[in-house]
Amino acid sequence: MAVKKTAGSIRARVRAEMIEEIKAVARRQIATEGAALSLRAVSRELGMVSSALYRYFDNRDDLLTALIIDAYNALGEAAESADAAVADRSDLLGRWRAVTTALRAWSLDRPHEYALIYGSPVPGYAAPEDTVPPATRPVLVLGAILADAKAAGRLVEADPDTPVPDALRAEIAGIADLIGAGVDVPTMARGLVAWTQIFGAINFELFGRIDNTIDARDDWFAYQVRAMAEFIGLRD
Amino acid sequence: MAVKKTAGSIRARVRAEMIEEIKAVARRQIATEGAALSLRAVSRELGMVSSALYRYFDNRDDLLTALIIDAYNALGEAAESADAAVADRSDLLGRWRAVTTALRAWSLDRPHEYALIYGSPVPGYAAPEDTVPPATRPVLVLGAILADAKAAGRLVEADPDTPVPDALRAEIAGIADLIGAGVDVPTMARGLVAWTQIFGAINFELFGRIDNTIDARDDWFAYQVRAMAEFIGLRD
DNA sequence: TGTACATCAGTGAACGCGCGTTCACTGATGTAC
DNA sequence: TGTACATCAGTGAACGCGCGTTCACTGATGTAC
Repeated sequence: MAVKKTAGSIRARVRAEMIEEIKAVARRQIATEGAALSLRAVSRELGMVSSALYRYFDNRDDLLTALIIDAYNALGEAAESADAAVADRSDLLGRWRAVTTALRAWSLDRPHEYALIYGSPVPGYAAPEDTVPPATRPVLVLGAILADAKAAGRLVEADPDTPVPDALRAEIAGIADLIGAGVDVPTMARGLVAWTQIFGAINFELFGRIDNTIDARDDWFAYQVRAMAEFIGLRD
Repeated sequence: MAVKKTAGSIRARVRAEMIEEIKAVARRQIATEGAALSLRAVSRELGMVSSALYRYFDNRDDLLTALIIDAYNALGEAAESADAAVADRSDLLGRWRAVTTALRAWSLDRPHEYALIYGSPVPGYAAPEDTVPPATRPVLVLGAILADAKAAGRLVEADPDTPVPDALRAEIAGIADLIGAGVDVPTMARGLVAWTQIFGAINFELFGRIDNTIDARDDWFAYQVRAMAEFIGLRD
């Protein structure tokens, strides 16, 4: 749907390259213009006529969707490889730090791609279902860390008398199953709270909420990461 | 600058009303169209010619700025009056809950106004300095609660061995002074972490990150509010 | 192996649209004497 | 109190612009026999 298919072999390869080039240009334009992606501007930069893009994408939203899926995948991969790069798999705090730091680094590097997936919804654009699997990719890494930490007994027992209404409890249990953590509800809930905090921190930094207020940004982010590790109950 | 001034009295009143009407229409359009505010669309809905708007605002950005300032003020007022409505001033947890709940309610009610101030930056728009004071208004309420909690001894002592680098420490102390809390650095830091989490939660909910995942949204938000109160060390 | 035909990428013109902003203007409303 | 003048709100035409999308077309590249 997003990308038209071709049978041939050489042609197919050229076509695939062209698609990548279009997306690369579009990405770069989004970096300077924000989400207001213009097909004409993209085609202009590619030195072709605007209608030629319709050989590759059905319409503007289709190109946007492709960019969004790519962004999710890139972010997910950044998180995954940051996690994988921690040699000592039992260093759960180190993994948490590595993953969250990678999320932030990726986002600071490509603020507009970040905005595309975690910013305000683009008016008139509705994300199709193809975006769902890539979108869950980053959070799977969180799930893995939580599960390993739980299994290794590296999580302090969560306060058992924090009330969790039944409906919410069921949904959180569902998330625990889905992202493969399989951890208990209080742990999963705390993990999600922490995850939300981390993205809140990235949001604030990227969207200017701490401009002229906090300049020691690396330190501030590190502080928040550590605070959330503590909140989850992650022990050294 | 944002709004042209007039000396007269009756005329001035009519003018002020007109300005309010323009902003009201613009707000309503933002609610359906997103940040892509169109002067022509606003003027059309008002039944006047587009150039007439230039009697009231220098240009499009000027109108946007006015909307942004109004939004900050409205959100700030919502937070302030939610806090003030808690009769028992020593019920710090209750005040925290009231304020955060008010922030969320306001945002859910006006998602596009929320996006205007806490969402992705509008491409090509740079917020002028007039927006700074209104923007700090909501966070002042947090400062007041923290200060009162600290003074009443209702905060558990923060872990003293969490490292806070000097530069960051100084900036956080500066924030504590600025928002009138005057609390110690670890407390202020935790307060900001919690504040960031709350806005992260509102962001996630508003921008669709928990769609098809968590339906028990009131409960989930309440859980997060409670979790952050615990994190700050707010005791009943 | 060579030829006829189908597929495909890219062209160029056109459609219909909406936008922000400027400018000279007309009347109505206020102000000063 | 009445008149002359200045201020102001709103008009209507125009500027120059960019946009997404459609459509009939031209060549070049691949495929089937």
